[in-house]
Amino acid sequence: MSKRTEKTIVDIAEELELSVSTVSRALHDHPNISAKTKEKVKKMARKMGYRPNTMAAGLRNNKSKTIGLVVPRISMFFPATISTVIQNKLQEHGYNLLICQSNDSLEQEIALADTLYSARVDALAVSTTLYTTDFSHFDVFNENNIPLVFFDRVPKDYKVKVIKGDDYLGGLTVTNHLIERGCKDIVHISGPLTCNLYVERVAGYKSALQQHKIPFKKSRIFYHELTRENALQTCEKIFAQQPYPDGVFAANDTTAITILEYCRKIKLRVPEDIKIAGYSNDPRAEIITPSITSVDQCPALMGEKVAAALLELLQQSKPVQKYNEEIIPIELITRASTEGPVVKTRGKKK
Amino acid sequence: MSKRTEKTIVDIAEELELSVSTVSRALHDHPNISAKTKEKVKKMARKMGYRPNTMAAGLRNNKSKTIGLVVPRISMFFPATISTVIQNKLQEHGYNLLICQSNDSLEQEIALADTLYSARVDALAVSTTLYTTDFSHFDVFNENNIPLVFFDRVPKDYKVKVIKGDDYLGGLTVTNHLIERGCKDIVHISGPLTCNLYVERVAGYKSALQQHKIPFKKSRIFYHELTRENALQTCEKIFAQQPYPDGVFAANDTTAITILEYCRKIKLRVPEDIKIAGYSNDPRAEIITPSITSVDQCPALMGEKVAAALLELLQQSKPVQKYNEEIIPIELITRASTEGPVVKTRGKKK
DNA sequence: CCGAAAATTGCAAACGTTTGCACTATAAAT
DNA sequence: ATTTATAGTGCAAACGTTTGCAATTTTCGG
Repeated sequence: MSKRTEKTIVDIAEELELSVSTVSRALHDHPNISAKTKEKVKKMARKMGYRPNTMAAGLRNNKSKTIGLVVPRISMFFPATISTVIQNKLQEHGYNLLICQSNDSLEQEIALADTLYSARVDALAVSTTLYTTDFSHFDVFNENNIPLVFFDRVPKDYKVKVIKGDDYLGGLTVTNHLIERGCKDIVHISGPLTCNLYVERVAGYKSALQQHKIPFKKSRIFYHELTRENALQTCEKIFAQQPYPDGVFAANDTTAITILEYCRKIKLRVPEDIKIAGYSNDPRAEIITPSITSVDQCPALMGEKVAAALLELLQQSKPVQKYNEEIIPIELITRASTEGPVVKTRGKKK
Repeated sequence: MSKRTEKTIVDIAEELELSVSTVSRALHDHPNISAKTKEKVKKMARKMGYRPNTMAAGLRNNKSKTIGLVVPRISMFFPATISTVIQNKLQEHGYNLLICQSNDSLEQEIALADTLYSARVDALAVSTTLYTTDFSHFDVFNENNIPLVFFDRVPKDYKVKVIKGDDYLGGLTVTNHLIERGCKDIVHISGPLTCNLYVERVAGYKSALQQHKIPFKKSRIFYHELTRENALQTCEKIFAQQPYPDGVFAANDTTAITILEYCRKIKLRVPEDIKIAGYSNDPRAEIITPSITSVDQCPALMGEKVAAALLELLQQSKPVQKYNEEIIPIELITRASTEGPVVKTRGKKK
């Protein structure tokens, strides 16, 4: 009812005729406080409906018990899964998580870095925008020894802890798989090369072609944001003229699904006429008919690693933060969309 | 390098030989400060790398510019979509969002309410656990006039702002649809009745049966958490003996998908032998073959409404908060899994 | 050039905690 | 009983802002 209804430790102290410091210590189980006093204080705190004020404590301690997380979008499968894991893990350790999304806008990402620093997050985990190539908006965290961890979409040449998937190996494995299944003309649909993921997947794709002496053709690779709309446009281009490719490696599953549907529409049989593989192992890839071969990136494991890295960096109060890179393994999940004859590769057989 | 590297407005004031209050006001574009001073202060702030400390401001103002969000899981389609929208909307208005997940554990939900109150969130949005029937852990928000909005999974008899889908209508519509398509023996797989969603969907299901003079059989309805594992167990029961049902209304799409796959396995044809409908319009429902009829709950719209409600309640500084309920419409999305002859219903035809 | 109004700026308290240090009471040792 | 160690408690400053009010400066009409 009344205005000043919030109880503070000062109120408890007055009520109990103790000092504020004693109350504070009692509530925190400080060893110097007698058991009786602790009991008394805690009981009174409960009775008065006392609630600690994190902001006041944070100001005093210079730590907020809050960690920031910046991802492109929280509703996409991969970041959502990772966020879930991180959130649960940190929650267990008494940290709150400020989850923010950049919507793949560099401008928003910069603003978020600013806001999260102002909130004095104790640490920050980031998966960048597709278009982030300059990382100076994160400098302030490094300068102030605030643990900073990048994952999945990570910087090049930026001294910071990095946890990423093995995208080169992923690209290589998928492409090799398609080749082994008999594909000789493989289209690759990639995201923009401003993002490390796609640079590496493309590199893997090219390596695989080279290993099998298949010439790389510039016309067989496409770069754009991997949305359904863009994928459709690319389909129009790919299937505008013969010969059609006999394999498609899409750098995400939304794209792979779109291609599959397009093929169905133009009466191309998958996998008989054309084989399709995606990336990220979105739940939809498993469920569509035919199910789509994809690359599992172990999002849960990545989330664990990110959380662990954050917690570890938070431990070591001193700024020992070493620059290092952790690679999360990938696993090829082969499904119906790439079934077909396994063709012997020259020399080494599978 | 050095320890005390954080710049504060005190530092700026000293550097400029101004008072702290002037600096504070200048940075906030207070009208009483001259244009020259503002310029000078802002330039110096930039130069010194000053970053406001939200915690200090929050302590003084008694507002954190942070809003709490509690959902069962952030990686599930429906809450993820809603969270995305809420987050973006609030971000636009300068609020941070503390996203937390209860993992459908009442215990965790209680702990989160506590933590978020301690963080002095300016408002709170909640979609409860499946098992939350007592809401007293949220009392403290009401008592202190902190805007509190429940959505989707909402309380009964708790004086608070509520935004929910029309689950009764949803249940009714789906069941009517199945009946119109010729089903006469419809199984309903529901979540636990501790959650409003399922109470209402069941009520809708029963109403539809009644309207069509189809007897309700207790043995044709199942209650459990709607996971894949549980769905499989239920399938075992349903198809343990003849006669098989000719329609299934599952209260979520994960369950519907599981049933569909089970039917496929035991060579039941969908929709010829049995029709299946789900709920929530998960992206997988559209993509599976046959595609599954489901109920679109307009998550984006719900997110908008929640964000709008929060912002509105934050406006009115006075505790005028009226208890009211907003209903988000639903839309039946009919797909292949329920195709078949439309049977005339007695009297009113579609 | 004077005085009053208007425009700027400064003072100091407050927000709720935590914590180093000093202090008092109690227990143990002589 | 006196000293010494130990356990328990209190004082007061500090964290970085914001803001009501007072104080100062500027502007300007006359």
